[in-house]
Amino acid sequence: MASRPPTGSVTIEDVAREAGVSRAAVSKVIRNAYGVSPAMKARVTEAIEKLGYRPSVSARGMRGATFTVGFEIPELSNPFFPKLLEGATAALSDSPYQLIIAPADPAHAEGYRAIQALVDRKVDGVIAVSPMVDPAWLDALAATVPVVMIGRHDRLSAYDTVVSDDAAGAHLVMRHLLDLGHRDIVHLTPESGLAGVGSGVPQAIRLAAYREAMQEAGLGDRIRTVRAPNGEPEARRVALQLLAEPDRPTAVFASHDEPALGVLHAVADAGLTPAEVSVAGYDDIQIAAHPGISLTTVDQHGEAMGRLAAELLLERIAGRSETRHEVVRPDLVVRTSTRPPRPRGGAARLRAVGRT
Amino acid sequence: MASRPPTGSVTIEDVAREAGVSRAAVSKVIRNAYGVSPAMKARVTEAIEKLGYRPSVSARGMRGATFTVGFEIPELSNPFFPKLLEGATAALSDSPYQLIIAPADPAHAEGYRAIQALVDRKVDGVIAVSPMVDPAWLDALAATVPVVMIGRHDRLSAYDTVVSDDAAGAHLVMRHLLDLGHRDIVHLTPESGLAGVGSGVPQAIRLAAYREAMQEAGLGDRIRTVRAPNGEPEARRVALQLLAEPDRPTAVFASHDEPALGVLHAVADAGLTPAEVSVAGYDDIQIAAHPGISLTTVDQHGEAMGRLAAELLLERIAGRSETRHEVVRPDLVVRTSTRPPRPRGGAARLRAVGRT
DNA sequence: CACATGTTGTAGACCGATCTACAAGAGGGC
DNA sequence: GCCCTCTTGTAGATCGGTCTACAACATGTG
Repeated sequence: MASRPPTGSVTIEDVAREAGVSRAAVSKVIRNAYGVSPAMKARVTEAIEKLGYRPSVSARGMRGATFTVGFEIPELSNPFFPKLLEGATAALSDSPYQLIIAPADPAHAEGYRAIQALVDRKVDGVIAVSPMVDPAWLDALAATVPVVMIGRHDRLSAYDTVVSDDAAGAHLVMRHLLDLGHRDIVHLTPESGLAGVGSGVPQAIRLAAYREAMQEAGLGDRIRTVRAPNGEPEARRVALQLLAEPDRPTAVFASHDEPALGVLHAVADAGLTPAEVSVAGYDDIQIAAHPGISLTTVDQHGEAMGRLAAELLLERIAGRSETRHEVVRPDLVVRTSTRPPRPRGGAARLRAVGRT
Repeated sequence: MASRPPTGSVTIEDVAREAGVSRAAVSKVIRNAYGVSPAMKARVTEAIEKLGYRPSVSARGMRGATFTVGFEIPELSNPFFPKLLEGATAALSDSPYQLIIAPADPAHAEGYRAIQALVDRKVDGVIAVSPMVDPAWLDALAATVPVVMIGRHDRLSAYDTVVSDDAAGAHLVMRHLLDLGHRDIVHLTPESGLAGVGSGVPQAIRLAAYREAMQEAGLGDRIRTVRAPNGEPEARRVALQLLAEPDRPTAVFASHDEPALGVLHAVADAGLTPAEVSVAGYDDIQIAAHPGISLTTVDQHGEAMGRLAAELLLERIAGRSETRHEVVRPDLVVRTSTRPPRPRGGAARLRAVGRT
């Protein structure tokens, strides 16, 4: 159990009185600062224990550090994000820093409010994930407080970044599908393909890699992307329409696992199986390994990314001034949702042949 | 985009100077306090806008409110918890309160550290989920700061509670399984069954309800509980052993969806299907609805619970002093992971008959 | 008109830490 | 023995808000 029921009203003053020293002395002890004799440290520590003293983070924040790291996260329903959080939690667990998470309220502007809320609370550093936050805005922020951004590919920022090599990951998927023999491969993405803040975002990179892989395979004329907003149900709906078309694709590569689950759902809805329509995702969320799902996907090593982000942040807090950009290499995880394409009979087949 | 890149260095003093009023006046305006003329409010608001002023939460915390609500959560990998968070986020989204989440570090004591961290940060109220936190400790805490606990059945606490009617939910599952014709129903639980802090915890209530339902059905001698720590892989391992026994059960009722997924996994591993071994869970996490899983489970209405908890907390912050205990009624969601038991041949069958 | 009442704004103490500047004492070197 | 440096501890300013007490002024009342 915790040391004692939290009283909340013991101040540094009380500790100083109890130990017979000055406030400044107590302050030094709790900050592990220079200039404390072992004897004094012992007396102060004892007084702290005895009184159950806990320093007020608010008061600390007025002058010094809060020993708090803020983690902004765009949504919680997507199981990929908790992976990042777990990595960060682990990296911070034996540091003096406490992690607090601010979820971006979907009802408000993407991420700004949550990040601001963290900064308002004087966190010593910020890890942010929301992909659509303006890099320029983050740059300005990074001048004030250490910032690590996860998942943006910008390399000229003032903030550190941790990204997966999304191009490599998407190419892994495409090579796998092409090797299986697929030619009609549709890419499902939330991405509009327009430039702007969105460029540099993972799904934009994956989209570009998909196009590139198709071109390289001589399938430039079969490039087809379908847009679907995030979320399993949305992807399911869109995929259902797609599968109802006479010349439906033989494989769907979704930019994330969540929509990939939606596609699998739609495949089942349509009375089909991955033997007819292969499905690949991206993220390797835990459920992807379940035999009922068995989704071929790309392991981004989210936990490692979260850990890395936290480590970079601690370095920054400790004083590093050069910007660092870390890239994590993803791995393909082949499961049974991708299989060789099966020749289809009738009109669809003829049309496909005619088009070649 | 957000109003402007965060400067961070504009204080209430600057705003006061800009608007030509006192600090106290600005303070009143930003707190929406009594005694402000419309004219002054306009001038101050304008100055705030112009300078991009944001009040320091640290400074506020030294005397007044921080407009922050803390949410302690035991783990993030279990998708049920994000549901709670989403409900709370929604309930707070048009309040002046910001939600921050403190994850319990699995490496440290269950929940205490995270809750303390929130209190240290002077949150205006705490929502806590970690089931194993000592109620007495929470009671002491509740004397200092408003506390709402989710998922404990204690009714004599000083803190408010929001719980699902776990007994009713478990009975729904059991009635369903019994109606299907199952008699050999094993309950999979992380619960030790010992008294102490653990009593009053959801899985303890569900376990008790399982026992009760078996007794009532005249199956008291077939009561069998199997312990497995939280997590899909652990449950899978335990279930695999269970299924290898000659007189394996015809149905497994897991205390949560995550272990239920593990059981389904094990069923597949063993070359079986839910036609041989039915599986039921509890929580109705999103993936349960997927056709590849199709898990019969109990919808706890996690989002509603999170919303309710936030609402109770806001009431407390607003001044309510009587304790409230809210119970949410769960609903059974029948899917295809539960089916009527199929008669088995040979030894297992005979043994079952002999035992009756 | 004198006086109570209500409204609007201000001055200044206060919250609980950190941080800077400095004093007192202990050793060390010449 | 004297000066210099290093160590240890303290006093007091400071951070940026909120809160209390009160002043100034307008308004209503007998």
